[in-house]
Amino acid sequence: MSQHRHPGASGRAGAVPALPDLPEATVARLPEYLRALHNLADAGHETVSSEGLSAAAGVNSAKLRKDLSHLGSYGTRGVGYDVALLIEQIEYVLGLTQHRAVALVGVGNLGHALAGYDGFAGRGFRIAALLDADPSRVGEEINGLVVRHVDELPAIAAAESISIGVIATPAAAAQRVADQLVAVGVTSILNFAPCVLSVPEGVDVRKVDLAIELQILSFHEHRKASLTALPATGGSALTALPGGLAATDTQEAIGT
Amino acid sequence: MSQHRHPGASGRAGAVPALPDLPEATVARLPEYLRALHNLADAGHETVSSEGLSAAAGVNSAKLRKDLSHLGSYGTRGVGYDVALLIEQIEYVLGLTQHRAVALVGVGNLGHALAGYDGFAGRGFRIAALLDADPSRVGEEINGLVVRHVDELPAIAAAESISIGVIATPAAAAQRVADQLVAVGVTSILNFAPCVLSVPEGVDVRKVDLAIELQILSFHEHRKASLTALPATGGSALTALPGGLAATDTQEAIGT
DNA sequence: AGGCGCTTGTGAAGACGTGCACAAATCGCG
DNA sequence: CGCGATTTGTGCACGTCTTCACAAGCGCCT
Repeated sequence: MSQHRHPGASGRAGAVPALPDLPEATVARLPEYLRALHNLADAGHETVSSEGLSAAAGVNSAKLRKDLSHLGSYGTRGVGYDVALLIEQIEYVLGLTQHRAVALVGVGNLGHALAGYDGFAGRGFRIAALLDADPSRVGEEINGLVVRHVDELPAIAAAESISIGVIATPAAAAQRVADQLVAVGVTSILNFAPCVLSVPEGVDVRKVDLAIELQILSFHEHRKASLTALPATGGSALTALPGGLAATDTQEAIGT
Repeated sequence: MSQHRHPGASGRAGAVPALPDLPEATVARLPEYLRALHNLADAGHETVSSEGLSAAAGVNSAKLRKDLSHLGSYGTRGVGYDVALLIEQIEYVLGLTQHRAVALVGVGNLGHALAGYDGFAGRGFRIAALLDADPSRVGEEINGLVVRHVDELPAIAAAESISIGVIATPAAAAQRVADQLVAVGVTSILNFAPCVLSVPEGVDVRKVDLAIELQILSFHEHRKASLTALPATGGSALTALPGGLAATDTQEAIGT
């Protein structure tokens, strides 16, 4: 709270909300709200209550109200939120009104999938370039885009402002690619490579690691198993019980 | 203070020893530590200090020490942590010592990539089955595995215990697949479909949504841009400023 | 043996996020 | 026009996570 906002610009509290600096946790949930809102809009709803929207987004209703309150009062008491208006607001805050160009580096297994992912275009993103360091992949056409060599990045960035860089290379190449992205002015990176990137101040990196997600699930699975199999003699839990004849035995472990 | 799990002989540690219930935030970081530790081990290091490991994992050293302290005291003051021992411990806590079978449902764009992802086998996971609802995809061979119809799930689960289900289907099919997974006893689900899944108590769901990650980055990008280009005249924020080609070359923001 | 430097483990304080519960605001209806 | 039903926005208390700072412990060197 005590963090003073930008100095000098003074508070012109007129039309521009001047991007209130939202809590990170809120920012992370806004896209989820946005998706739920689009669904509601498609279904013909014009307004929605915090209860309804929170259910569609899978969160607590109080949390949703607090989140939305951070970006201003766009609800009507006794009625709810105007779906179209809220969509507009969230998209503005998230910066989706200006369509963002994405450069995807690394056209291997995952890169191919990302290049073909249709969840991008529909949400304000456009893959502007596919890049790879492997000359044998350069020239390949994927989804209407031709793969170019990663060294062409400066030229590409010059021709068209790249908002976000996506790294889908092996871990060994990721840092080098990150450096190249930073060098051409990219300040937001989504990293799928399993490694830590070091970038200068002012550059945001988000990481997605599929194996990590699985390992977190594995922990909970392990923990659940250790709760059901309490008896001290149930030792064989370590081995993966290969000959498991048990037909769907473990069904529905914990219950309410 | 906390109960000390005795380290050695973890290869056969009697019964399941009631894992200390770690904070979620800690659990989410353990896989990262594990990856860093494997790197260190490959590089020949036998011990590592909290400072060194935290740098390799991209976190604060105090945080790392506290995280590790939650699973017992496995460091030596004045020296650091024994790399091999720590690997063993973390793998045990995460439940990776028993190799887990993963069922992957949805062999579209993303499913293909996941099926070919090599980050699984190396970390204690094995894709035990590829499934799809589309009959035209059934029979296809990917990476040595044949795609089977999702209705065969009960038979597959009976033959071999499925630890984790991965959903890589379109959103419209995801809930149905989740129900099927739950029905055969799966209690951990990794969901790539952009939708909220409803599952019974005791079932864990983790969600990964690529578009959401991009939108979060977009927000920060938007915010950074609004700091450099002060909103002097930026009056009508409400309108989506559609024609706004306004020199998108705001690259290069902050920087120290 | 004793001291010294290094590193872990942890108490305490602060920042952050969550959820309850309720006042304030709005609409519809008689 | 006023009243009740409904729903938002938010103050407050609570729990979780992070970070600092330092005592306790360990090994090495003299």
